[in-house]
Amino acid sequence: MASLRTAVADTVARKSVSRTGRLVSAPRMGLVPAAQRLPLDEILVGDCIAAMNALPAASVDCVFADPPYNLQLGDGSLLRPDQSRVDAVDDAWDQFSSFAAYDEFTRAWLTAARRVMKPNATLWVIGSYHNIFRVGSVLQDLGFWILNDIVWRKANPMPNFRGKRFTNAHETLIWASRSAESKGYTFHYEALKGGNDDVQMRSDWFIPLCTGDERLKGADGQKVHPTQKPEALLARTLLSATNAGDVVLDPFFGTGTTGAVAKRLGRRFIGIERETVYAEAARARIDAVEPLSKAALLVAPTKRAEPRVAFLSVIEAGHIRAGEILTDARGRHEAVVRPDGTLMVGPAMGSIHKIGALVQGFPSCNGWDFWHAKRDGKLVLIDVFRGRMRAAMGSAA
Amino acid sequence: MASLRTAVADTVARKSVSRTGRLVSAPRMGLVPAAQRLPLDEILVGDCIAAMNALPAASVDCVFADPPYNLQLGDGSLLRPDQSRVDAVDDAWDQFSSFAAYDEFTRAWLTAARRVMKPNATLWVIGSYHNIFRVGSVLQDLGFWILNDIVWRKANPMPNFRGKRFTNAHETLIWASRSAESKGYTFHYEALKGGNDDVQMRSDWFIPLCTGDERLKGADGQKVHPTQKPEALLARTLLSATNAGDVVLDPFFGTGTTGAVAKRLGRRFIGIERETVYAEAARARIDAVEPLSKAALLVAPTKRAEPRVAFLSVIEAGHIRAGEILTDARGRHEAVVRPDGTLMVGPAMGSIHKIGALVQGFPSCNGWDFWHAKRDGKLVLIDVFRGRMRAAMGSAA
DNA sequence: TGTACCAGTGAATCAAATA
DNA sequence: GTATTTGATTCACTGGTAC
Repeated sequence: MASLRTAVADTVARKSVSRTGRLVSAPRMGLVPAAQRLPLDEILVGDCIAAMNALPAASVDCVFADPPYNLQLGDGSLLRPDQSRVDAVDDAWDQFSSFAAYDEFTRAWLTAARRVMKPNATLWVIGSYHNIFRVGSVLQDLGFWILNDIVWRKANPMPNFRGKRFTNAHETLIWASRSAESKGYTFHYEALKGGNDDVQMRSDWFIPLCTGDERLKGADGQKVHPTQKPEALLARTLLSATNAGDVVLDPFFGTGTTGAVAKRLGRRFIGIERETVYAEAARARIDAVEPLSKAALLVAPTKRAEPRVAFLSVIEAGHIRAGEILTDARGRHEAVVRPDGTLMVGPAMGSIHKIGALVQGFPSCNGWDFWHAKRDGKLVLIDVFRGRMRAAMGSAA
Repeated sequence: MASLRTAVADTVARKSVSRTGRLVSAPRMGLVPAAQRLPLDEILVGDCIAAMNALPAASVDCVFADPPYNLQLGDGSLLRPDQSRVDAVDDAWDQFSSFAAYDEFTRAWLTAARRVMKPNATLWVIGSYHNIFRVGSVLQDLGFWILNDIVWRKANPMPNFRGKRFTNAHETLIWASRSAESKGYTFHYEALKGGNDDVQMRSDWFIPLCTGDERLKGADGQKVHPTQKPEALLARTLLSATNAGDVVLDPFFGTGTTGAVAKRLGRRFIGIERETVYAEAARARIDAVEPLSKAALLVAPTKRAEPRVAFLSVIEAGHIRAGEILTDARGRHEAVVRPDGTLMVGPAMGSIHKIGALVQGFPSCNGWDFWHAKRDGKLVLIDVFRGRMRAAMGSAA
C-alpha cells in the first residue's frame, strides 16, 4: 500500500521515511535535491512549492490543480430566506492580503509545476471568477499554452439568495500545455466523441456537485473539506488528457479526489497537501478505492436530463416575437409577449405560468400547455416551440 | 435621424459637424474637453480611448464592450476536412505584439470607460480564452467589482477540425460594477426569473450564433464583420442590467449590434468604431430598426419598488382589527394586535418584524411574510392585506 | 413498503431606506 | 458620516421521519 507522507517542513531529516511508512516529509522550500525516485501514489504533507521543487524535473504527465479561490466575502454572514446561515468558505488557507499577493502565490506554484511537467504534459486548473482571471494571466505569462477553457456547469448550484445577481452556476477549468511548442500532448478525441453520441465533446460540461455518499463526512457528520470536487469532473479530465499508467500530480490535494479517480482509472498520482486532516482523510479514501479493470476504462457516456428551456430563449431563437399576442386554445384569453420573456395582460405582468393562472383564476398553471401562437391561421401550442429548442440543443444539455 | 460621426482623428476642427450631419470626428487622444452634451444614438468614428475621454465623466449607465480578442493564429491556414479554408480572424485590428501590449491597451480603454460610467453603471466585456483572462485581471486591478462571469454557450459552434481539442463551444462575458461600493446597480431579477419558468436566471446562457438574415453581408455576399454578435445575446444583457431610456456605450461598436438592440428595446446608445466600413454598415442597420412599443418595455415592479405600506394603515383600513390575534402559519405562535400597529406577546411589544423575530428566536424577521390572520376558518398571510392596500392605492400588478 | 412531508445544504465577493 | 429600522430573498437534490 502506498504511504501518507506527513511532516512539518523543518523535520525532513528525522521524519523522512521509507515507502511503507505513513509519515513522510515534504522538504523545505529552497532545498531542491537532484533527481530522485518519484513518490508514486503517495501523499506528501507540506508546502506544495517546496514539495514540487524536490521532485525531478520533467517527471509527470499531467497536473491537476484546485488552488485557493481567494474569495473575498463581506463582513457579515449571508442568511438564506429561512434565516439559516450559509456555511461560507472562510478558511485561513483561502485568505490573501491583495490581488498582488495572490498573483505572486500563483506565479510561484505554477512555476514549480511547470518544471516537473514533461514536455508534452498538460495542466488543468479550476477556479471561479474570483481567481481564474489571475490564474489564466499568470499561466500565459509563464509560457503555458491554453488549449481550452472548460466550463463546469453545475446541475445543482447554490442559488443567489438576495436576488442581486445571476445564479453563479458554473466554474471554469483551464487546460494548457507546457508551451506553444508542445504539440504531442495526450487527448483522447475519439473516445470522448464515442461517449458523447458520436459528436465532439464540447467545452461546456454538465455535472452535479459532490453530494451524498461521495461527500466525505467526519465523525461529527460535518463535511471534511469545504470544496470537495465531484469524481465525475476529475474522471472526465483524466480520461481526456492522460493514458493508463500516466503520473498525475495534484499540488492542492485536499481530500484526494484526484488520487481516488486516478487509482480507479489506472493512473498513478502524487498528492501534495498542507493540512494533515485532509491528507489523512484522502489516504483512507484512496485505500478503499477498487481500480477498474483495464477493459472497463472507457469514457462513461454522460447522463442527460431533459434540458430546461427558458421561454425567453424561445423568443431569442425567433420562434415567438416580442409584442406578439398569445391566446389559450379557444381564444378566450389574450396576453402580450414582452421582450424579457414575461407576458402582459392589462397591467399584470409575469411568467407564462403566473399569467396563465391569473387569467383562469387558478392557483397555478403550466404555461407551456396553455398558451398558443397563431401560425398559418392555426393555433400552435408554445410547447411545440420548446420541443424544437430542445432538438436544437441536442447533446448540449 | 441620428448621425454617423465619421472622421480621422486629426481633423476635428474641419470635420466636426452638427447633429444632423453624417460625418463627425472623434477628438484626438489627450484632448479632454469639459463636459459637453452626449452624442446620443450616434456613432463616433475614431479611436475609442480618445472618444471616451471626450465624453463627460459619469455620463453613461452601461458599457458593453467586445474588444479585439488578440487571437494568436499559427502561420498556416486551417483547412476543413473537405480542404476548404477556414476564414480566420486575421484582421490588423486584432494583432498585438505581446501580452504586455494587449494588457496596456486593455488598461487604457477600461480606464477611459470607467471614467464615463455613472457610479452605479455596470460594464459588460465579452471574450474568449485568448484574451478574457487578461481583461478580467486588468479590470480587477482597476477597481471594477465582478458581479458575475457569464458563459455564452453557443448552440452551433464551429467544430474543432483537427480533433486536437474540445469543441470551443462558448465565450465568456464579465459583468462588473464600477467598484465594490456600487451597490445600486440595475438588475431586473424578477423579469429574468419570470422569463425563465419562474426560476433564477443562471450564469450559463444558451444562445445561437449570429447567422442567416441577421448576419450583415456586403454586396459581394461576404460577411461585413468577422465577429458579429447575436442580437439575442445583447438583448439579454440590456434587459438584465439597464432600464428603458438608459445610455449604453459601446467602444468597439463594429456593425452595431449593441445599437440595434438598444434602439429596439428603447435604450439610447453611443457607439465608437474605428473602421468606417463597419460604422456605415451599423448606421444603415440601426436606422432600419423599429423600436418596440413602450408598453412592451414596462418593467414589472419588484416588491421593493412598490409603495411602502404601514401596518397601522392596514388596521386603519379595517383589514385587521385591533385586539385580533395573529399567528404564524402553523399556529405555534400567537400575538395580539394593538391599535397603534404594534404586536404584543406576553409582556413584549414591538413591530410585526420585532415580535416575529422574538418568538422565533431569530435576529430578524419580515413580519409581513410571517404573521397570519384567520378569515373564514383559514389562515391568511397579512401580506395579502398589504397587497389589497396597494391595489387600492393604484399600484398595478 | 410506499408516499408525503420536512429539514438540510452547496467555493457567496448577495440590502436599502430612514433617522 | 453612523446607527437603526424595515423587510426582501432559494434550486436541486439528499436523507430522515411520519403516516
